[in-house]
Amino acid sequence: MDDRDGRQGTFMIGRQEADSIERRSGVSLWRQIADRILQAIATGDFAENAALPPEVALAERYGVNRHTVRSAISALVQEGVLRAEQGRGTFVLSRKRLSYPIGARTRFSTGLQGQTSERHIVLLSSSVEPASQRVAEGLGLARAADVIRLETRGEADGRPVSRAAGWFDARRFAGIDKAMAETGSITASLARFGIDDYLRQSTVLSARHADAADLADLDLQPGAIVLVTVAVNITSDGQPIQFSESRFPAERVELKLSAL
Amino acid sequence: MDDRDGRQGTFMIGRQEADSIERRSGVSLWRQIADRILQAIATGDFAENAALPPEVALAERYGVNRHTVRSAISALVQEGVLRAEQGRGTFVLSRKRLSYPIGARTRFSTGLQGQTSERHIVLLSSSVEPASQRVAEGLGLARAADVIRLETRGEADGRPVSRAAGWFDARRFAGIDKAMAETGSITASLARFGIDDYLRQSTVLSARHADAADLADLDLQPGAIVLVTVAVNITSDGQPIQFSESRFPAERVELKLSAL
DNA sequence: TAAATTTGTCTATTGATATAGACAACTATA
DNA sequence: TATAGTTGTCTATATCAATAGACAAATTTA
Repeated sequence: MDDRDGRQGTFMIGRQEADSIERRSGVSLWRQIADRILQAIATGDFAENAALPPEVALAERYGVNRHTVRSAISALVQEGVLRAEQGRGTFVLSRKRLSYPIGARTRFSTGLQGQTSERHIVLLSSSVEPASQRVAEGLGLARAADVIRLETRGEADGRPVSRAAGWFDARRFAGIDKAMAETGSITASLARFGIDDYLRQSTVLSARHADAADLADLDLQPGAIVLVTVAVNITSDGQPIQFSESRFPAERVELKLSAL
Repeated sequence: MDDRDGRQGTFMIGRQEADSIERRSGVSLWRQIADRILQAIATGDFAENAALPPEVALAERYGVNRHTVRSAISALVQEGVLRAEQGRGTFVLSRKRLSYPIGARTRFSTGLQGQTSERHIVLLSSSVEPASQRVAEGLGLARAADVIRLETRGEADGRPVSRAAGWFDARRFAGIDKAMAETGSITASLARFGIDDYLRQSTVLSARHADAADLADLDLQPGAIVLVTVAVNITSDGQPIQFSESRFPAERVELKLSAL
């Protein structure tokens, strides 16, 4: 909790405590405090299985009433991040953020090796639809050409860590939905169409508050933040093969941009 | 507003409107609606200078009272994003998000060319301090070796678009603060130390709610989201020269990951 | 066992958030 | 010049969020 690169040094002169909380902001104090605690856990400031400071101490740190801290804690207990035990204390259940690599050869499973004991992709649904403008542009297709859309969720140790939609040229990749259902892997599915290597051509990254769909898809609580990537994958000779939009829960995932 | 890749198609069956709003979430309805409007502007769903739908229409779309919509709008008027004119309507002032490129040769000014008419970096302060653990690791220095810290803000067309802290080995780069103050450019400052090319070695990306410091530094409203990058720059022969942590306002900036 | 520490529950009060309705003020248009 | 459409202001009411204090219940420590 004390290695945040000198926030308390040169720069804190004449400024409020960095841990302080915004009132009348439209975001309730308990939600802000819950976010701070999540942040502290994600960055390792509160170790896994360790006890949180007692409620009175947290209340003092954030400058709020004990009951307000209790609201924050009870929200996190509800989310399964903390466990409170009467008389003993409140304990951290959840782990640090996963570090999800993004680079020229971004692959789901290989990138998370060593960080989780188990990970897999679930195919939620597939459909054929006319390409929207941005999909058509990304794939270099005519405006309303048919594309196959695969909706997937990535899970690690039983918790959702990504939610993605991928679009493929329907003529070239007819049947990729079945391949995906059978193999559980985009890479393996593309291999069936003779593509044994592909590269990340472009990635655009943004962040926003989770909307209703994100909350349901990623098992988040209202107010959570999602990282959004929009990307195009190409073959080694430059043909675009996949357009994708992925959403990651910011409280559980960070993106590590690796050499391309 | 209708090109969001088929949210309304296959996937909307049995689900609430995607635009719907979460109640009792700890985030007030007006703040959620303000976020949606910002999002819609940033993605181009509401064109610049165009009129927003009238308040009663927005209230119906989001399923809230007209007064709640008015709270959201008045917050955005306060932020300078919208302008309301009695009897006429409410109009969009602000532009789409800047697309900030990140790649092997990430440079501030060159990357934003064409998107803004004016951009520059302001040196806010500099100091010498012992390296924190993560800075020492990033730069390959001993744990408490002296490092120079430069605090900077990037501005485009008068609006803050980034806030960064950069750390440099104090022995090797003594005087880089003066160089930075004179040139207003990291690249030019490093050139004075014989470094005419440098590369991005690693970037780790995350997102979180803005804290009190972010609000002040980036001129944001409470509840805003910041993208955070932690990066190491190296010379072409692999020596680490700069460790940095940058924060970007998610409502004004997206990150474009380019080929390295 | 007694005391100290910590979480859990209850009551009460205040201020912010959200809904509801009515009407004024201003603008554009038929 | 009416009329319709839009933003601005006011009153009233109900619910949520936050503070305050007291004490119960469970656990750990002296």
